[in-house]
Amino acid sequence: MPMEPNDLLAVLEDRGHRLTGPRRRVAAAIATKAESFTAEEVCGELPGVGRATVYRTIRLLVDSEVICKLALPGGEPRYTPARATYHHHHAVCLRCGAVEEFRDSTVERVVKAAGSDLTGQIVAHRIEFYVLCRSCMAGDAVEGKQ
Amino acid sequence: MPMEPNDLLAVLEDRGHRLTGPRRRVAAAIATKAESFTAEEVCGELPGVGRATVYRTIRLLVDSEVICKLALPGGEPRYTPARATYHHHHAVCLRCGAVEEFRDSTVERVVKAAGSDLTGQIVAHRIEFYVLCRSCMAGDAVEGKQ
DNA sequence: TCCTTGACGATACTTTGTCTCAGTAATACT
DNA sequence: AGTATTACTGAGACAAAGTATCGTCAAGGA
Repeated sequence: MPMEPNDLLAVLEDRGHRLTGPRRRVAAAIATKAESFTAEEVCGELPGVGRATVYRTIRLLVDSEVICKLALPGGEPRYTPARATYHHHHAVCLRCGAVEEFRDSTVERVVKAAGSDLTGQIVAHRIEFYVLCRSCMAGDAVEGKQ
Repeated sequence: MPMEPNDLLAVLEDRGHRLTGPRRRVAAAIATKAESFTAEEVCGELPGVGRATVYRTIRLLVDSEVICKLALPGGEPRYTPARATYHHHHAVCLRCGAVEEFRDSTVERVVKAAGSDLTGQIVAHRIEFYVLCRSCMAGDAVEGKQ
């Protein structure tokens, strides 16, 4: 269930950025992504739009928290549309890149609890789960373990 | 309280790697680091050792889990000696780079709890806290908020 | 419509590594 | 100890993911 390009553009406009042709095209490209994507993928799909513009627009969208930047263990950064507007975390399938958002109230409680054990004050945190999603597990079962 | 270079070297030897001069020097440089450091810092301190060798040695040490790679929000990767040999997480001071290791059994329980809510199977996770450490907070208090 | 200023594309540069390759040296073997 | 193997090394090219620069252009308010 892809998101609307207008959702992305509205956020940019709200933050006082101009709605330009290239930004509309980047937003449209991102909006088609059901799951995670890389910046270079978007560049590849929009040959008429400069690389710098694609990266600039992605950065604006990350700053606006409409898309999230994921840090996979392999090091490759991927982006994913944020379906939830509230604080949340991600479970990323290491095989297919599917992203599941989650928010567990217990997690946040634990963050607070762990914080009280630490010296210093927590200003941010990152929690990411790396998973093998259901359909990838099913695929493995069919073709046998490699 | 810096660690012993020999601790690092012993791990390499245990894993069947050779104890070479450059590796000893990289281990010695890392061992002096009380807190986190970057790969380029090590390169700068060891002009006689090739950059590739520094990175190769760091990678070996990360693979051996004697040092840990941190992913700060800014994107800059830092490394930190692992004081604990068991599974743990890190709280990194965003100002001075001080690293505090922590392991809260509650955290691990939550990981399991969150996992049961997710479709798919968790294969790994990353939990990092970004903090302002006590001495940096004290420094701020003295010089006033900027 | 005009004007200001943010945004654009092209391209050079930066950061953080990794790869290649010929030469070197740490271990194993005898 | 001497030799053989082969992992390791340094230099430098290459790669991925961005960022900075700069002259040009156009979005959107007056």
